[in-house]
Amino acid sequence: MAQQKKMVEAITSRDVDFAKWYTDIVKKAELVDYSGVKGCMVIRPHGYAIWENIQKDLDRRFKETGHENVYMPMFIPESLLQREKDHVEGFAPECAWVTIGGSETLNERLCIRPTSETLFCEHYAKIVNSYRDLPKLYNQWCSVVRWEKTTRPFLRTSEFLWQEGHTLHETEEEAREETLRMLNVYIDFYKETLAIPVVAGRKTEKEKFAGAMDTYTIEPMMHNGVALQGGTSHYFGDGFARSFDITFTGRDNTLQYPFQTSWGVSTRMIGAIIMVHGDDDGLVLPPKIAPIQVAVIPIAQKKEGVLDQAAQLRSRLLDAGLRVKLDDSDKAPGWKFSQYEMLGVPVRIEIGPKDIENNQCVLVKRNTREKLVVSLDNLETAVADALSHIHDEMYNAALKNLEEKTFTATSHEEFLDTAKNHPGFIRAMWCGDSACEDQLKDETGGVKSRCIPFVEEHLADTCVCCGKPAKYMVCWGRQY
RNA sequence: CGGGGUGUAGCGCAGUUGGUAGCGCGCCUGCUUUGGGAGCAGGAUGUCGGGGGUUCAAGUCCCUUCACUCCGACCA
Repeated sequence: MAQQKKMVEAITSRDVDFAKWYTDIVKKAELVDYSGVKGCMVIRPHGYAIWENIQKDLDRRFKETGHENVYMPMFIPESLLQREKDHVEGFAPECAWVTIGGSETLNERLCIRPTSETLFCEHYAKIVNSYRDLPKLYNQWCSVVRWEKTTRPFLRTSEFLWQEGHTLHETEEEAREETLRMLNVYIDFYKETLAIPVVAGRKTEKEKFAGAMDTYTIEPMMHNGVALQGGTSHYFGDGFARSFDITFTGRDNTLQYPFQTSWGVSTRMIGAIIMVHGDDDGLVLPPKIAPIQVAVIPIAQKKEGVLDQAAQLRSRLLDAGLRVKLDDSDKAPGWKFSQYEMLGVPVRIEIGPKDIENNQCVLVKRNTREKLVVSLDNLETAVADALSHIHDEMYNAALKNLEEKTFTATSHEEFLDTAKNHPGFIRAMWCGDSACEDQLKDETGGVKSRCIPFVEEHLADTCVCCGKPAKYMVCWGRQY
């Protein structure tokens, strides 16, 4: 009874209060701490290690597709930011400014980068002269600052970590290819590394990035049916190039403007991992990015030989290339079980006197809590198999949730009814007029167009809002 | 930026008509324990978010400010 009470108190139930459950996890899984600066968070070792693993995996994918890393300044002079009209209008409301350096008031105030398009453009204008200089395939890992009104750990913070790719191309076709190539890198990464399925598509005019011609997005669905913009890839045309006077001499010896893209994902992904996979016992981490993949818990560890055996298992698993933690602290085993479940560790190995006698250990999967008795002879393969199955099971569970919470509406009435009664995505036809987007958002209290999916279906002939002929199938939903 | 809530020990909280600071967990020491958040004994820990005011006296009343959090509007 007393034990049960403690378990219940540990964390708010996901189905009772999703928002509170989220903040409970973020704190109890030791991912972040709040800082003294509004909207900024301390990313603690367990949270930062997840980010490092994400970086490693993505960075490899970027390099494989030919990109190079660079670093731009964190300050943008106001005049530079203003060179592109739509861009500055989009970001002005959330810029933080530096006006004093040392004791001197600056002649021109400096914006702390909310994104670095302008800096890349300024640099590209200097270094690109000929078609032979193209393409430029640059990426940077950095933090950016956006002065948000309301903040939540990982989902929306004043400062966040991200990567931003910025590329320049000789032709429109090449730039458009790059835009979709990088979106596909994100889609693959979400599936193969984060075990998260996404709806991918193009943003409507109303939802696209400030200054972009086309914005593509991936939209994972959280367990409660709410969407999170999980990553974007933009095609800029030659608009920025014209504003920033980036030119090159083409193959035909004429002066031309290059075509540009940008794409990014941020620490917000960690929020998605929490909200897609987590449960009432805490975090559930995809094995590929878990800072600890295997927790070895000795049972009756003061008994002769137990710790020795546990240490041997640890070093065997380390040798197999896994991230392993042996917890030989004098906490009770039950405490350790709960602790590593809270941290989301995918696999737990229990090793006690009975196991040693039988040349075995107990393997427990975090996602299903399945217990397997494993012969010590097969330790490495058993753990590797478990990790690989866990990844697949997590992906399939998330996919099932996405499918179960995706609805179709063919009439206005049906749309409003679904929006009101069924959290999730709604697939419905749209005429292309942003007035209908506004109306649906007002009527539903926040359901917006997520994207026009790459895979469209002809669900009806008319717009779900105004009844005029439909042009697109749109995926609609609420978002974080 | 609008509406609500919360700030008291590391964490979670109690604190009555104003009267000199408490509980649980955790932490430290020792012994016993160990297959789902161990037990006993002893011990340490406070600018009551900050500033101002009322009062003989303020965690408590008043003013002000800051932070966090939830719900909206804006965004990756």
